[in-house]
Amino acid sequence: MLHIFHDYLHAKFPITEQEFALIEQVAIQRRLRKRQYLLQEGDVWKYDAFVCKGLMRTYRVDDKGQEHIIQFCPENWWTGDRQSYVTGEPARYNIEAYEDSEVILIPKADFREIRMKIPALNNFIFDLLERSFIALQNRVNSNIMHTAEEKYAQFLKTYPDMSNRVPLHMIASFLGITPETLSRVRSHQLKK
Amino acid sequence: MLHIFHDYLHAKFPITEQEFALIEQVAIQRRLRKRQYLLQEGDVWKYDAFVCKGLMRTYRVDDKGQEHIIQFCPENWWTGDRQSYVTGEPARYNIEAYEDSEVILIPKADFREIRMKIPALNNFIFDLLERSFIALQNRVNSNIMHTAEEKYAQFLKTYPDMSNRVPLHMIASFLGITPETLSRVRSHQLKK
DNA sequence: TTACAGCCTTGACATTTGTCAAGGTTTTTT
DNA sequence: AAAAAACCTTGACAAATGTCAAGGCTGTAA
Repeated sequence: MLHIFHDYLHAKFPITEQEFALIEQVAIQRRLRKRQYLLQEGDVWKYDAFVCKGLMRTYRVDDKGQEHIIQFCPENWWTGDRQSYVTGEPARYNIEAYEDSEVILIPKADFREIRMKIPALNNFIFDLLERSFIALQNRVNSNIMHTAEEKYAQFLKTYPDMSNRVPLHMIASFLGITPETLSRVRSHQLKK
Repeated sequence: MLHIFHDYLHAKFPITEQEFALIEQVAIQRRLRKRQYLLQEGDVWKYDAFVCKGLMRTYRVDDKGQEHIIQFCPENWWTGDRQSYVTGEPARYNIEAYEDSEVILIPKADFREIRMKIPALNNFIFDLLERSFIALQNRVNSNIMHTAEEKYAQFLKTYPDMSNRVPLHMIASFLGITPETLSRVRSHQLKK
């Protein structure tokens, strides 16, 4: 599992083997079966998590018991609850494996130390956060200026492979529409 | 104008006068009258911008000519188009002064250099980005799980002073609803 | 195999939100 | 002061989306 992370980092910025060893020392490897949880609402999230394999979903449950998916996280992406991570508050999100997965966890304090020792890593993480920010902003955009149909079309364009990996009702949840509406939007698009 | 930025930074993290002088050397001070633009769609955004005074709005225009407000930025906040900044693409957003404003611009290349020279600044900017990310994520949340009425209630809670500074139709635009819907939501809330 | 659970679709109907048009008020400009 | 523009509200109606219920399909478990 670690070699995937190793290759990923090497592809992203120059990192020596000595530097990678620092990460290796503190990395926690975790295998998750489908439906196992990485984080449950109420717990405090204290890691940086890299998904080597599989697919995680982050969701939240509202007062009516409805699930709302905030993020899909496939292999080679990072996941976690940044709000809980930063503030120390209990998480409002659940993170669950939707496929059998392999995840590397790096405890917050360790990761901070290592980032300070490896400036290139620190810069990379900064870039990553910047890109996540941009992605989120585009999503807000999509939410406030598009109809259900346009949002779905944009989803397909932005995450083309995701549509094969998760059921439609989860895509609906991610988009903030009901499964019925998504179903109708789709049958409408077919007619074109 | 610079002293406001000076005080802001001092309040946020320890910074020496020598360090601040580095920033001062490259800082561009700009005064904007209401309705003047800081950025226009199509231009490339190359600054980090701190608002000392006033209020900026970032918005986008869709195919039908409709404006959609992405961000309000009052004094003591940072603004800009991060997508254009990071990728070098032409901006899709407009940034306009909604009140007479004073803004400090720091060119991207200079800011990067200074951040590398002042680790505490770099860490602070990282924290800031992290918090912006969290705020955006909460907004996505609100968008996908709430009705117009709930979104407005949450807006009032999250940005209590903003409701006194901008007209209602701009709040509607920010929330992704029509002014008429907002008006009805408000009259409905009064009845409670 | 049978039974079951999860998933997707469809129809009928309710609710929410958008659109268009009008009017009144306030603010800004001339 | 007068005129114009911006802003907010309201009504009537249309369109989009949600809710509820039913049914069929598919893959998995017993």
